[in-house]
Amino acid sequence: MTNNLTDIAAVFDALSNETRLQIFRILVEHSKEGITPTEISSLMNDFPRNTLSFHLSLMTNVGLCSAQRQGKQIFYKPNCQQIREITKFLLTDCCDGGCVC
Amino acid sequence: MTNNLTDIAAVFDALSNETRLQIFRILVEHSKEGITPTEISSLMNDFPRNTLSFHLSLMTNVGLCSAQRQGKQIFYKPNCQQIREITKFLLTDCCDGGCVC
DNA sequence: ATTACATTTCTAGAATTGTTGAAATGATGA
DNA sequence: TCATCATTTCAACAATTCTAGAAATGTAAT
Repeated sequence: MTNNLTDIAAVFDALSNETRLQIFRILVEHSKEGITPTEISSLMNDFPRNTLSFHLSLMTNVGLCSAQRQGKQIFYKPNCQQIREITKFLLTDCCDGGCVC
Repeated sequence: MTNNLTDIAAVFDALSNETRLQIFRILVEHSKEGITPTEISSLMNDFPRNTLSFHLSLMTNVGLCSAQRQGKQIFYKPNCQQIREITKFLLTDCCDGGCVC
């Protein structure tokens, strides 16, 4: 019974963790070229790669980023469309709607 | 050791739960007058009030809404400033920044 | 004072999440 | 084929979160 609210909650959940927020920042900073887990790990003080992988796949599952293999490596990029989507959810429900800001 | 990223993660966490997203919607829809837990519960098919209280205080703690007692009742309102704050976080980091949207 | 109503706090159990070592998979070059 | 590097999956445990019954608190009317 997956409705829209469920999906949106999942995206917020992916953003609700400080580690993933760090990853998110790094992804956005490297959105042009994409960035590999190994590079992300380095930038995060050698954060454990299996844990990183766990977070990256969670973020990918909710559509917050996408992965593309290139030889041995996998390049991750943020999915700006999804980011805009949830921004819209917040704005539409709040400041664009009947909300008294 | 509370930094900015911690706070932002907490707000996203408050939005990461379907029940709270439902509450959030109702709050926004009644932002002009405010709304009481009892009313919210009614609108949510008589959702248990103690559980509702738990969610409301969580949301209040992260600054997503505010409460004001008026006699027997407590009126809750969304905090649009906070909503705008996290919207800004998403936009600044993504579509306003170096992100290739 | 007592009653009634609105809301919150306390408590404990069930479910979910985050973490990491170890093993597995995928891709490349020697 | 073998060795190596990049990444993911598996398994198990600790920590956190959600839930709701029961008790407590706050407010007002009688």
